[in-house]
Amino acid sequence: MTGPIWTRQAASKPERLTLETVVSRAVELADREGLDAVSVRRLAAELSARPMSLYSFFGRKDDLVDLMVDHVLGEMLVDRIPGDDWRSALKAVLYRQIEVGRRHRWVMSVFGTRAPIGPNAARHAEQSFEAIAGLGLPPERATRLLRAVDTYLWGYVTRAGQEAAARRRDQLSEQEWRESTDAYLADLTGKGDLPHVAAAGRSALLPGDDGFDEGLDWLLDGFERSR
Amino acid sequence: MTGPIWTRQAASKPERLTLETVVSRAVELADREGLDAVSVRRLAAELSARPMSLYSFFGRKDDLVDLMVDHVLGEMLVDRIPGDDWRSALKAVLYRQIEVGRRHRWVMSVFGTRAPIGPNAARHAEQSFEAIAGLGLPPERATRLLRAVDTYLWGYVTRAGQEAAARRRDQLSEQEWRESTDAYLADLTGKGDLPHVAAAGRSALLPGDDGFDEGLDWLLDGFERSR
DNA sequence: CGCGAGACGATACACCGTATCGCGGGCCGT
DNA sequence: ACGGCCCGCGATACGGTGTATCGTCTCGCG
Repeated sequence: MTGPIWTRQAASKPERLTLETVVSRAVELADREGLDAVSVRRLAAELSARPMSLYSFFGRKDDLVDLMVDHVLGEMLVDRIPGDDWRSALKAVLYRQIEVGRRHRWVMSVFGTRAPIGPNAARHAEQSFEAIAGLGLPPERATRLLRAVDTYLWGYVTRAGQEAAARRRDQLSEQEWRESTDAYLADLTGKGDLPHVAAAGRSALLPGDDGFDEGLDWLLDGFERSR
Repeated sequence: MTGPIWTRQAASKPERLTLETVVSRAVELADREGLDAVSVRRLAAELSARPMSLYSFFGRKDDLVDLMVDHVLGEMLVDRIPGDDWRSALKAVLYRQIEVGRRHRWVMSVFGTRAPIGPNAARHAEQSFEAIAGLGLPPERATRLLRAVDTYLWGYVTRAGQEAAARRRDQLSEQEWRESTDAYLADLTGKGDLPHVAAAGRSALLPGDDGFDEGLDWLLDGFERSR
């Protein structure tokens, strides 16, 4: 508390921390270096704050992760639901979900360990209901449809991210990863058992990025036929 | 190295550690107290071994988790695939998968972060192909069917486990959890936006355990119709 | 102007994964 | 049969983690 005012002011100007900024910086950090990089100390340093100060925003580290997940679910909200047929409306919501999921792969690693019931999770659910409102289903049936679609979608996002996550973990280039897994799979199927897997190739074990639409259409067709 | 032989023998009888026992004890521990409880030190203590000794079985802790996952996938193998129609054969495989998944909920929390391509993952994939062999599909098409089914199944297991995982994390009884979430959801939908979510109730956000078969049947019906 | 309460954050603790390296036992050469 | 080397095991140590505790400092009020 010494020296001319402006000096003090400049030094103490770090602009009062907000929950919003804490969470979004945490999300950025997780995107950039993985969820493991998000430690209380590290995040505090990134925000020029003291570690324990962050605990005024959340009770335990794990709660921060809940907040981060809801933040991502917030990004999954669409601005406008197209007014065409219910299928393309629903797909607009789903594609947005996938696109955002791809940008925040770490979400998949914690999605199984917590219930996503935050405000943005609810808003996002609301949008899904809106998308299929044109079908005029009773709420109970609409719920069952969306549940199945949601199940399929999260399975897809999770499975699709596995390969990239594994590659990142082992710090392999795409080519290195492919070569090493190809060699391994060749070895695995070499003994002659596993004939179907051998015939199907690597995509039997590693789903990859394709095929979302095909399965979704089967699901929706099946639903429609069941009416 | 002193005293009568039998004494020495009895004292040094801890029966040479095996990879198999290390992994299955780790799985037990994770089942019992959650994946976080599986630390190298803790596991070593459980096995009356020294922490660093375990590193002769795996290069890094994370590899142990891979082994644990493959161990669980091994449990998912069925003894016999029923020879009836392809649908019930496939369902036999899937039900087993769900049942085992329910017993090892921690798997979902790491499923997104690694590629399940271990030997048991391959064997399990092989069984899935066998189950639908009766359809006589070309490998490429069989792969796409199984990919969609697998996607749906993993999404289901993950989503279904969320509620239990969250409850466990907060150490709430089933009733306490239900009461607190009900109160929260009532508050959330009280403002009047989110009308669909309000109408659908808690199952709009928390899928719960039901509805696997319904969605699966839609998926399979849709596939069948696409032939 | 003095004091009490409250929040803030420095410190400390128990635990984590694992790199390092000293020691001891087993094996090989003579 | 014995000496010496080498290699592998595991104790120790390091740099991290989450967070409980509690002293200190600030601000608002009487």
